[in-house]
Amino acid sequence: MGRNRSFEESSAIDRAVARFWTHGYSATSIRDLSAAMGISSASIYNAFGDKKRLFERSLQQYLNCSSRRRIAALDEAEHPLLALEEFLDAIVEASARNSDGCLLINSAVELAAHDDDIRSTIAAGLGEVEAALARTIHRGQEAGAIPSGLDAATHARAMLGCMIAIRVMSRTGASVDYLRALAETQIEPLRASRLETEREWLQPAP
Amino acid sequence: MGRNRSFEESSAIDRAVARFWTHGYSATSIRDLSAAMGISSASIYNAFGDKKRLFERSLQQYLNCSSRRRIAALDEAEHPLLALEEFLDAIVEASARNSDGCLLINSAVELAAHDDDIRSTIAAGLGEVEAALARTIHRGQEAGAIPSGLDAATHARAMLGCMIAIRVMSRTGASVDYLRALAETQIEPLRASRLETEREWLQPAP
DNA sequence: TTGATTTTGTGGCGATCGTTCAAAAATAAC
DNA sequence: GTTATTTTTGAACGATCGCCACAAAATCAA
Repeated sequence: MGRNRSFEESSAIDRAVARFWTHGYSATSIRDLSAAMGISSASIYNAFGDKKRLFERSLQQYLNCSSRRRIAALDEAEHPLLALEEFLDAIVEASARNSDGCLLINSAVELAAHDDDIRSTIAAGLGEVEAALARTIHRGQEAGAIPSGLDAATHARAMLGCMIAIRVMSRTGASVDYLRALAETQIEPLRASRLETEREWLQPAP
Repeated sequence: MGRNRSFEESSAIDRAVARFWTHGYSATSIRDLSAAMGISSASIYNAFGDKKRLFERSLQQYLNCSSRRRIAALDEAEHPLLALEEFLDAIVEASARNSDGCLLINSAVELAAHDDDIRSTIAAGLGEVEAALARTIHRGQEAGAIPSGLDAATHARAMLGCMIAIRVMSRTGASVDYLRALAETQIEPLRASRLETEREWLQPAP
């Protein structure tokens, strides 16, 4: 009973995500959102509460669609090392298409220091990615594709850091070659080379 | 001839830097700046032009005081490897004191995509740091403290990336241990170990 | 001291901010 | 068709935004 929604909630939030993503929270007004989402500001308030609540919904949508899709790709991949390479490659190529960076990272820089709710959401989101990276590295080690001598947690942390660096440098206008080099430097030690097996053979020596 | 300034320009900008640093550009109003700098908004406009010009001055001041001081520490250090360790340590400890991050990086995320002037300033500032890191790595290689086999430019880029990651993760509330681990992972391959020399000895073999 | 010049505080400009409200439009249950 | 309920629209609300005009206060050359 009552009038039906003239918009689909999920796709309206998608448009809000796009706007927050490119312009950030403070530089996006309700009127901007109204124009981007194609609905009046009153409808926004009726459907989503206020600006901050809409932003939190947008963050959740970003996590579910962008972030967790990459996590699923890692977990479902048959070849862990290849999946890790593709993980960073995908981020480099996304950064090549536009310089919007990552909504989680942009929001971390802009808001996390002043809003505990948003900070914990972002920390959890990045934590999920790091955990997935660690799982994938571990799988690669079990499969023999990644040197078993290195610490999975350490390299997962470093890879997350590399992702952050790529996203931020992309915002400064860094070239695709630059970003690709950042990724390659991070991936390289994960590749089990002939040299690596020799290193492991040497390791036990005092 | 004419009335004298009641404030010191440089220290007034220092206070503007602090405000922009913690709250960003958009979330800092002229009235905020007026309160933080201890001068009226009319004096701000008289002395600095408008908000954007004041921000650019603040960025320059940050570069001259914060960024270039770390560069000087790298270039003047007697022991390059130690200087690189201290470079990342200093950033970790600064991030432990507060979660403000780095003004260059915060501004890159918030503004660089929408303002060419600011983007080029930030890109140049980060470029200076990366170049100093590369110089220092190279010096360390000449001194025999850093393995000569690795590429200085590659590791300088990665270290800059690590700095970015530390600054961003600090904003999400990451622990000091976490940040220290990020730094350690980046420094470790620069240390010439017994193992390293053996690796170099093995390298020429096909 | 006088006059020229600069800075300062006050107050307010028009615009935009996040938000809300009354009325109109639309729908489901009766 | 009526009623109850929900969403939509359009116009505003008070607050704050970046910015500036104005005049008083302060300074120094002449």
